[in-house]
Amino acid sequence: MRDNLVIFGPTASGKSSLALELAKRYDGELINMDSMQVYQTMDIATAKPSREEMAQVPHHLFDLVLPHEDFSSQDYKRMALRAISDIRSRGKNPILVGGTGLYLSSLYYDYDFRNKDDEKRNYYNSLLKEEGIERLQELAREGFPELVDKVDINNPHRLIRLLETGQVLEEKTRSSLPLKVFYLDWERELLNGRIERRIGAMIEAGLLEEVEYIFTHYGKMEYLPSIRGIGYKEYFSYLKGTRSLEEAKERHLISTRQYAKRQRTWARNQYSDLVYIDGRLDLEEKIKLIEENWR
RNA sequence: GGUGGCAUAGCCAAGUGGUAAGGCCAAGGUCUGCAAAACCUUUAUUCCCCAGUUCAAAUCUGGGUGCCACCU
Repeated sequence: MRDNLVIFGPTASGKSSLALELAKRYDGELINMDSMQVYQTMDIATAKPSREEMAQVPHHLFDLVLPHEDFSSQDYKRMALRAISDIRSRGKNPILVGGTGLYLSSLYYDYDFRNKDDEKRNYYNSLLKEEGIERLQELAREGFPELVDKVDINNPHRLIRLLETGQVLEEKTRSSLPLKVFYLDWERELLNGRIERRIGAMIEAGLLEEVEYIFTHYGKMEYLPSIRGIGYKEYFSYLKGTRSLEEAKERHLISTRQYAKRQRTWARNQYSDLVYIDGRLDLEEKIKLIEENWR
């Protein structure tokens, strides 16, 4: 059997429809690799596949939790590995599709995600809130003088991670999971045009109603990852009346462009054996290219 | 037509005589338990134009141009 197929790429690049077509042709089943499409009730802004699309081939790891429930990369890694072996055991081809780089890396590299300590993490988080990052930097310098130079001292997440686990991971090695990663690439201007059109389509599909639902149910819980998803937070100030709809749309557009840029940076620099697929190719040409490179 | 105000990077903007803050945008990058997160780097040889004063002007003076407000 061939490697597990991964369709990666920036937002609005057309990953989902390409993956769906591949699944149909190659007896495949799709596995979500997007950190926001795991949330139930968040459908439009996350560009989740429609009910009709999901009915065409099996879709895994979508709609796993409610927006206020915890879900993180280690949960993803565990569930994705299980889904892959489940699909393969039935003789089907798993196809991972999504744009969350960390989720891909958790499978591509030997991420172990060890030494979690919720108690410490909560403590340091409250310390950060009350006394600022300087206090955490102080503690890190005192507690781990040899390691502190290896972390990004200005980044609260990294700093807390060091304090929590007492270690800094250096070398990352390729995992034993066979993955063939394709990156659906678009020239920046073209992708920006696609993003703009997609946001227009989202609004027509009822984005504002969805945002309002999320806002009324979870709007107070600003710390939730789901609430910070693109296409929600940008409209909250509109709903509160402090920003016009036009401004909210503009912010939505900018956030999405910036996200696409980060995805591109991630892809360029994290995976050495990536195969780029030019987004301008038509569907048959894309599939042909994948076929040729898929061992 | 008169009077007043304002002209600083793609946008917003600080700076009133000593050698161009900051924010946004943009570009490049980092990444092992929130990742659609968080963080880092870069970005005005020059302040609307011309002339003058001064050792020194974005800052002062005169003229011009443009925009805004009020008056007629």
